[in-house]
Amino acid sequence: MSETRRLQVLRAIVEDFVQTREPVGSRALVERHNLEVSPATIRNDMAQLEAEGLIAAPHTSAGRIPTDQGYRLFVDRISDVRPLSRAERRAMDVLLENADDHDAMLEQTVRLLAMLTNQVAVLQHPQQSQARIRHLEVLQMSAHRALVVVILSSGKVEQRMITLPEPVDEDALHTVGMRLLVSLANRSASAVPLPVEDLLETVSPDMRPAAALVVHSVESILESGRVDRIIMAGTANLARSGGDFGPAIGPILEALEEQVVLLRLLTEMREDQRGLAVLIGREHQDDSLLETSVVAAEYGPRHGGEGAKLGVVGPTRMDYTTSMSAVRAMARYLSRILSDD
Amino acid sequence: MSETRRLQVLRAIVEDFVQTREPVGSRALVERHNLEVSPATIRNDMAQLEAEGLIAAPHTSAGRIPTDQGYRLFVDRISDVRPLSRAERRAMDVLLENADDHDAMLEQTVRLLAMLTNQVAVLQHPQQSQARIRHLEVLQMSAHRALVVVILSSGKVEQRMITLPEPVDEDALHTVGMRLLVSLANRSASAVPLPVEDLLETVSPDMRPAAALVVHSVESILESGRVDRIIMAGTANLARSGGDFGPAIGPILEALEEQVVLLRLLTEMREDQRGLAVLIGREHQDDSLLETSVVAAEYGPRHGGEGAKLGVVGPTRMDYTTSMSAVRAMARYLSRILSDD
DNA sequence: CTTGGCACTTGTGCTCGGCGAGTGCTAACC
DNA sequence: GGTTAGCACTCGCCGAGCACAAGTGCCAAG
Repeated sequence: MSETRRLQVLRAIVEDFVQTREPVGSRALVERHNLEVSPATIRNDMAQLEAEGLIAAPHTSAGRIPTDQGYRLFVDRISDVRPLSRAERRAMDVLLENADDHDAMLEQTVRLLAMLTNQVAVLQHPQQSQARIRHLEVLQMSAHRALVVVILSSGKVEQRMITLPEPVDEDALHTVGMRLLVSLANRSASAVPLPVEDLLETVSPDMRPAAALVVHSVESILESGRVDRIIMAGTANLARSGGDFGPAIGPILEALEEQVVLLRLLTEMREDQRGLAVLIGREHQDDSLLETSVVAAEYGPRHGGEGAKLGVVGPTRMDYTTSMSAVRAMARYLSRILSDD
Repeated sequence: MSETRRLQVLRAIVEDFVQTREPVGSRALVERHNLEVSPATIRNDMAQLEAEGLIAAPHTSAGRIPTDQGYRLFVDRISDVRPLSRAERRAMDVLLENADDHDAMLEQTVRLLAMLTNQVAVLQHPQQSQARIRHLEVLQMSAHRALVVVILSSGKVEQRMITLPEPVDEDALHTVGMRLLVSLANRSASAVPLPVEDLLETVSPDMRPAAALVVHSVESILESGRVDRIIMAGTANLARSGGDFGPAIGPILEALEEQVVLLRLLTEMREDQRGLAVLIGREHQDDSLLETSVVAAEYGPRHGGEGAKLGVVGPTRMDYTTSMSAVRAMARYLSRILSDD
């Protein structure tokens, strides 16, 4: 009973089950994959695989399905990550080239990933923590309202609306902005909290209340760089995938909308030597994401840097090969684009 | 057989059916709503309602369910739009006051609407077509990349990345931005296409290629104000609502993600005298949104102005009273906030 | 116009038996 | 020792049959 054939059987079971969604039996196995042995032999192998906890039988007289550990072994040792096809590469180029701004490009990326994998795709906004203040602009919108706009070195533009206690002159406000910019330029999130007192000394006394508000918005902007946000696409795939989850789709949609659970998962995941992180079924502890797996990879301008990730979320019985390939390709592609900036 | 009682019966049928999701029979009707007549009488009324096409019986011996026309009558003549409860108003205040910027506030709004109605909430981004250019900033990001940031009078900040044909000096680039700003300030979408030739004359000849790129990004930004985008929340409610749609949830999610269908619907909908637009089931022609209704209302700083809408999407058998109340309240609230700007 | 009575229709839930797919085991085979 | 054929056994699935409950339509009386 050779070790290599047992792995071959496991691989075949995973592949068939992913495709048909039905427990796979010994006969079907020898027919579909031309193994050169008889069903009885396969049954022996399957018995051992079951003893090792890699596959399981839902009912006494049904075929076998992979367990979480089975998928794990498959992902770690059997599956190969293949490069994208030419058509897929072209799709990347085409879709990303008509992306207007920073955010639009990320959105296109995640959409494309969802299409490639037929899965829910998620993307963590890049961390801004080491982004520096590039420019600051204070604009008066109405008598009591002003807009604080901060442009970060990463190219991200953030804004905050502030409500002024009393009307101020537009030019004076602008001047405050310029003064503060001089002091604040090149600060990053690590500079929070800002030395408010010192900063206020640079502006005329009557503008200090307004200036304080501006400084606080800047702080809030710098801090927001630490908090991640997630963009998502392809939720329809949850339902389309043939009722894979059945009625359990509700909690999953909720968890995805909530973002918190997912963010924690993404940050906790560690990549293997291939640059891919895979979390299978119960390997995580979240009841709301039962029966779901996550395939993710880091991306970003600096290699292995800030730990922003993108990936896909799907049923444990998902096509790991395709997902892993697509996720890794998108991560690399996106990293390359971001490095050009 | 009084006319008013027939309407009363229709209302009772709609209310019961919305709540129980099951066809409602004559006996249950007299019990739950204390109508002072016998089931037989109700049966006569129901027979006539059925003749008028307002209700239907799914099977010979089942209760009745409202037809689309039944819902229509209910919405138009029977239902009353009640103001929000105090708790709901407080939720609005609380949730919206910790919204950082413009976009975050819209996002909070749509989330809140989804929570209030237990439905999918959608919100059309406000039209920027009459927004004017408030500020223009050109920043160099790397040797070949620059960022064009435009701040509009509406408080929205848009950005575009441009790739320069050849490296340019940072200060020169900044100067170009300032020059163009002088000429472009207060232009709005109606100014597209911009007089590129004239504009380029204001900058030094060697900077004209770069300036042309900047002008084109500005055009693109102004034009993007015409294209609507939609933000959405509460898709989990689609599934949670007790499998209301059954397996048909897939196409609906797709249609919602696609946004195109929904945008068309929203723009085509016309408000009634209450300031609400309701589209019920087959009243629209989209196969993908079969069995779904939309309740929407316009919002925006100027009253009846640009026609941006917000609303909810749900099964035809939804709680119209609650939805209509919540949608109208949110529209008014949001309009008030936006008017303050 | 309302009401009670009654025959009729029909979806639903339940049990039961046959069928098919698949297994585990044993004994023979190479 | 690994492989194979044969065979008894186990269940899940499916369709038929049946009783039941809910609800209707209609009629005749109040």
